[in-house]
Amino acid sequence: MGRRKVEMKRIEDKSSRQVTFSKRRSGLIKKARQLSVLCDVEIALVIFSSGGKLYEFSSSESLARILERYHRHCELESEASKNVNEALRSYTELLHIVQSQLEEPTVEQLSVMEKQLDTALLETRARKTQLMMESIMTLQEKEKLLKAENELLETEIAAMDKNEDKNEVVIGFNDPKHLGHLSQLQTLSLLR
Amino acid sequence: MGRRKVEMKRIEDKSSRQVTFSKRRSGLIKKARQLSVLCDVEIALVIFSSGGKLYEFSSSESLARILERYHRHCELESEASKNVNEALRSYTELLHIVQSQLEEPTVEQLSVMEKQLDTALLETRARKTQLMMESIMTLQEKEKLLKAENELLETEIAAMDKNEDKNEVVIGFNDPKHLGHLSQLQTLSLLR
DNA sequence: CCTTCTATCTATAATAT
DNA sequence: TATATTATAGATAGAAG
Repeated sequence: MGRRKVEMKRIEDKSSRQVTFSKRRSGLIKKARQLSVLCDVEIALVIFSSGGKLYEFSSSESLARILERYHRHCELESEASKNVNEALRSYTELLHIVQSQLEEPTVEQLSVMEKQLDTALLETRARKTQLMMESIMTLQEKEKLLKAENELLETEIAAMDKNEDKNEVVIGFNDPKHLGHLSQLQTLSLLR
Repeated sequence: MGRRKVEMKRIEDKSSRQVTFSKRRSGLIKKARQLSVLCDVEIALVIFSSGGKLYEFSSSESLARILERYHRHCELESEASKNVNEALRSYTELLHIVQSQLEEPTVEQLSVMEKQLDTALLETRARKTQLMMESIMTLQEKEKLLKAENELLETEIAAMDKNEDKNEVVIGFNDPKHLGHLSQLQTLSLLR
């Protein structure tokens, strides 16, 4: 998108590399912002220049929050794939055993295999359920904490509002010269 | 860059929002890759679709490494701001000492005190607000993840139920007695 | 949901200031 | 080094399959 096509490899000339970095960096961040707005998605973008300077963009107020979410996501994924892999492994092992030992599987052997598979399945499901339950418990706990915190804050705010009048009276009473400053003090006490 | 200019706001039509997300997402990742190659810089890009699906790009082999670097960077920054805060604190202490030694505070001293109180109050409130916001965001986050996980589970279960019949036929062919167990067996083999 | 096709819009390389 | 200009490469919206 310039006067000529550009090869996709490191720009050797330091100066023009710097210029390109500056231009394309802002372009990239702009694009990221557009995507997050247009499609209502969360985006985190981190860029380290070769000089070690940090440039960042995040769709929400906190990049760290998105990165946390990323970590959580990865953990869940690896957890899930671990379960699947285990189930697959035992299934495969069982099949090998059965196939190597049998010309024709007997009813009993099939039955054993079924039981084992059944167990594996139940375990997998239990693990998933557990993960979900843990999430839910955490969620509920946080909700409680949040409510408590809210109440506390409201109480505090109410208390602050009540105390405004006293301060105004006390200072204004002793020295009328302070009136000019009182407005600041009052404003202060009004800041929620 | 299309048939017409697009307003920079959330695309309301779900279908076209999805299409745009798909197109622009790949465009953004492509741009990120180009920037990292052309200018030899480290880039980490994380995108969460509204459905909770993760898309990512990183210039180096490990996104986690870049994020670690990011965290280190932030820690250094917060270290610096900590120093500033400490300086502020000692300044405040000094003021307290001075004020406690004076019989009658001067207008100027009161004024300074007011400002400091103001700052302290604002900081405290901002901190509380921040804490609340963080809690809320986390809560919402978990809700999203939970929903996504639920959907996944439901999909899996639905798929499991669907596929039962096939296996029943195969195994049931040899021994009809096993029908009762087959449903579980098949469910297992469906585990990804 | 993916591709392909283009008309159009956007980003930017080269250049100048 | 930053900003502005301009020609061109590149991205993509909309439509169709």
